[in-house]
Amino acid sequence: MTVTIKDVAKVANVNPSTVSRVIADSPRISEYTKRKVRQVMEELGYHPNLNARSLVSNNASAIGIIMPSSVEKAFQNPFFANVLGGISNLSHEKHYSLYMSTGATQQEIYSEVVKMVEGRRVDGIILLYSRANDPITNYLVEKNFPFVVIGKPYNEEGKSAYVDNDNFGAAKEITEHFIKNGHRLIGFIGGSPELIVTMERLNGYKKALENANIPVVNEYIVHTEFHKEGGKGAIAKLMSLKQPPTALIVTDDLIGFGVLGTLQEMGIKVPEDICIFSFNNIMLTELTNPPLSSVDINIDQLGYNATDSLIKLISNTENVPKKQIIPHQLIVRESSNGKVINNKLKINN
Amino acid sequence: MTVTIKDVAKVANVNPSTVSRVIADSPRISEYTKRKVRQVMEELGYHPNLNARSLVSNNASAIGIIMPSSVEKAFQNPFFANVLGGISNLSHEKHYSLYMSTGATQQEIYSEVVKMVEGRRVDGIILLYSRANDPITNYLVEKNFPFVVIGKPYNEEGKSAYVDNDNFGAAKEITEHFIKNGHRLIGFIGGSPELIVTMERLNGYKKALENANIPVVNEYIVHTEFHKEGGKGAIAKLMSLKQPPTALIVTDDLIGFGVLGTLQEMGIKVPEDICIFSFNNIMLTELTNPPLSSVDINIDQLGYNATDSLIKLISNTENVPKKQIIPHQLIVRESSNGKVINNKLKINN
DNA sequence: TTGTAAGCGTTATCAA
DNA sequence: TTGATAACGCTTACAA
Repeated sequence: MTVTIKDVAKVANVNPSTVSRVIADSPRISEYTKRKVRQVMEELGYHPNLNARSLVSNNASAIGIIMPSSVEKAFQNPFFANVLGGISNLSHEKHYSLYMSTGATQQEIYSEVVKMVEGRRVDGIILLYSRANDPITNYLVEKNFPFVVIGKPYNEEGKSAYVDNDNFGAAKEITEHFIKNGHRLIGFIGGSPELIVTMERLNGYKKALENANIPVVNEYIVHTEFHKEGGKGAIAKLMSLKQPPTALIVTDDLIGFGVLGTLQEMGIKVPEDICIFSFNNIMLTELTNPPLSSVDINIDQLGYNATDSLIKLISNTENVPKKQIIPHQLIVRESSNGKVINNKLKINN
Repeated sequence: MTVTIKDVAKVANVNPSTVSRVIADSPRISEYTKRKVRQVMEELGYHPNLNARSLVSNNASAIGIIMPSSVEKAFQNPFFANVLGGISNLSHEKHYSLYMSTGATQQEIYSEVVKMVEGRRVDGIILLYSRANDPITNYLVEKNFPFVVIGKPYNEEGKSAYVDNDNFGAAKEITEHFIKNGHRLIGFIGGSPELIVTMERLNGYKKALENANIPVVNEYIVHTEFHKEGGKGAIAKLMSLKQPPTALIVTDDLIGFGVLGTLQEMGIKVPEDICIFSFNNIMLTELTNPPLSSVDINIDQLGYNATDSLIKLISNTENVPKKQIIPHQLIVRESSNGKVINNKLKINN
């Protein structure tokens, strides 16, 4: 039924090992033999059994992608799809397959990783999250198994290579952008404060305020989730302060959408009454009304570079930088298009 | 270095085959031996080599996921991430791993599929698209390899199992919903007319109009892409007709967002001036202003059921229905919240 | 209930 | 430049 290397060998009148060498395009095989063998392979419709190959060569030509444990949420956020796109691009080019984790809980995912690694199903792993004191990270480090983290690992001085943005810098730039436009009442709406990325952006925001001698007001800092429900109350509270902010930094476009919706419901106009700037620049930011200013963090580049590093790590050929920072760009759209002049918010013509 | 079945056998003082049987939890091994062997496995940190296992047992415990060739676009649309979520859920439960295609062109993906299949890397395949005269589908059918299509295959009478929605019915229901609310000027904005799903929804829309003796107006039918740019002109043209529609059916939430944005730019209010109903009910539909009415097509259920069918197909144990229709629900939100009375559009209190 | 041994389809080492 | 053969780690008849 199945055509094996032996069948090809028999028909081509050579030894199986010769066929194997032809497949590997070994330079020590004559062009004549190569042509002959290849023709037979074609005729018989031969395709290598990858499991047999992996068994003996001890490599799988596959990369394991580990999703965060809150899969439900993860699959909602275009971020993951985008980063997958970047990973996909390079791994295809480099002839690596993609193996995805499917577990829902940390525990499940942990066993999956062990199974992938010990079962020799993958040659390396990309972690699509970074969590404090993560058993998976620890396991990988201890095993000395090639892996790359997207986002900053909790233990920065740790052994793991990672690819990230300058989140501190980006948030600082946005804040400075607002300050330059005269804003002094600037709020910060972030996702879970347990995420490192949230904290870094918060710190960048604070730093910019400090530099400009603007006091950091605790009431101006809000943490909420992607979903509308959670955020609504917090935004309402924020906007009903005696001095509501004239500008808002939001750490994720999805949260940004929620904020936009809530504000419109409250009859607060963007950017006439308040300016907004968020992060990620997913496609949908162009489609909102008004279009949402957002930091383009080059999501697929994160995936692409992580893959690049991982493959280098696997082949152990080049030195891989422990840390890679992907550049970002502020994409200014209508939602942040206002200046504060004499304590009044004015729209740029 | 690596702990194999032989090492375990040696330490446990049994034959390798016994260890193998313990792993398979064979009923013909004494509880005593099982306990003993398991303890040794634990002690030595044994994990089976999946490649060796796949080689001999000729199955991979893995499912191949094939993305549409226009990956870029695919990764933009939350639909794919959601369906992946559904697939992920069940395959994890059933102990199948996920293998993803990475190719960008049809040609590339075709070779990937062949490699997966002939290379014995996967036991079955889920196609996340359906295209007319698709070489991959043909290959799979000819090979008699287990696979399931999400969406309706072009060749309906073909041999392939598929999981789909009743797109005709859903579009018809929306149209009837509008008609019931007094609308008679109803437009249709669809994605690429080459997609079967677009055509089915278009037909449902037409059927409902017919049933209500409302003429189908060609100017009311527009095809556009996800991105805003393309659609803008078409929408503008549509709305500047002598008799612009009072209601719009849009075949995808992403297009819906674009339409919403364009209309707001044009100063046309939703639902005061026009009602909108779209498809997919992705999370973001709740976050727009106004919230977008949308048909919940149970995306993850599509993935879940496809996986279910595929696994049954693989194990060849149960009869698998060639066709599975996942139920849908109209989720009515503010964007469609208007009635036409005496030729005037009125908002429901 | 357990052991023996063959074989899955490759690659790689050693000879020739 | 090619052939013979062992080995990769596991499963599964067949024996015992």
